[in-house]
Amino acid sequence: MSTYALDPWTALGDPSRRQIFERIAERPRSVTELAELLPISRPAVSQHLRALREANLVTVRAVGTRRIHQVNPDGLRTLRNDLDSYWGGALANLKELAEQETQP
Amino acid sequence: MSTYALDPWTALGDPSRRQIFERIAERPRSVTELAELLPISRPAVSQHLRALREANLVTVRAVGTRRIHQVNPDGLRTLRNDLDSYWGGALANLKELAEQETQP
DNA sequence: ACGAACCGTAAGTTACCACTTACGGATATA
DNA sequence: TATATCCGTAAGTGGTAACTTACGGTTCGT
Repeated sequence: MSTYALDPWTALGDPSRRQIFERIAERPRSVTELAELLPISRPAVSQHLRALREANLVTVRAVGTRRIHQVNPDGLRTLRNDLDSYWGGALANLKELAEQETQP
Repeated sequence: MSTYALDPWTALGDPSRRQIFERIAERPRSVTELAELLPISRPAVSQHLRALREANLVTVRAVGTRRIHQVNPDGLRTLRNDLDSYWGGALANLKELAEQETQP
């Protein structure tokens, strides 16, 4: 276990990290492959992958000298739960607004 | 329409902004009320609210001298769509992994 | 009309973090 | 064994953005 787990929202808050994550979501990819797709260096990708790993958004498996990264459902579950609670507030607002309009 | 719309992922990437958004999701609140709930100054809250507005995550309505902010479903829809596409990749990974295990 | 409450923006500072280069370890290939 | 590929981390730097204080505008109450 890592000493400090990063928040998945904060992790995906960075544009480069979001690009990396989107590529991984398409299919599992190696570090070098990701670096070739992005306008940043390979070490930068490595550092971003570490953040995504600490946020439980990706997992790794070693295949030869390459490290294949793929999406981890754990972090996605956290995001979905948070998002659902946000939706609760949004719907409550719309409901209240509708009631005010129908009965002023 | 604003000249430049901020990405909702980037907007919620900031911890303070996420706290503000969570409070608004509970119920619509004024700027001063939000500032009292957070460890930052009122102008800071104002700046964060602007970012959330540009990301289509909140809307405002003036009530007297106060500006009441509430959740905007538009930004939430974007987040949900992105999240769903991420889930697609995650499920595909799990499926492929299961197939490899059952038929090596 | 006057003070108070509520708020947005401008300006300036500081801390952080995204990025680079440099280096070394691990594994496959010849 | 030697070489190449793939990768992580350390160290250092620059830019940015999150915050503060200061100021001025708008609306409500008296």
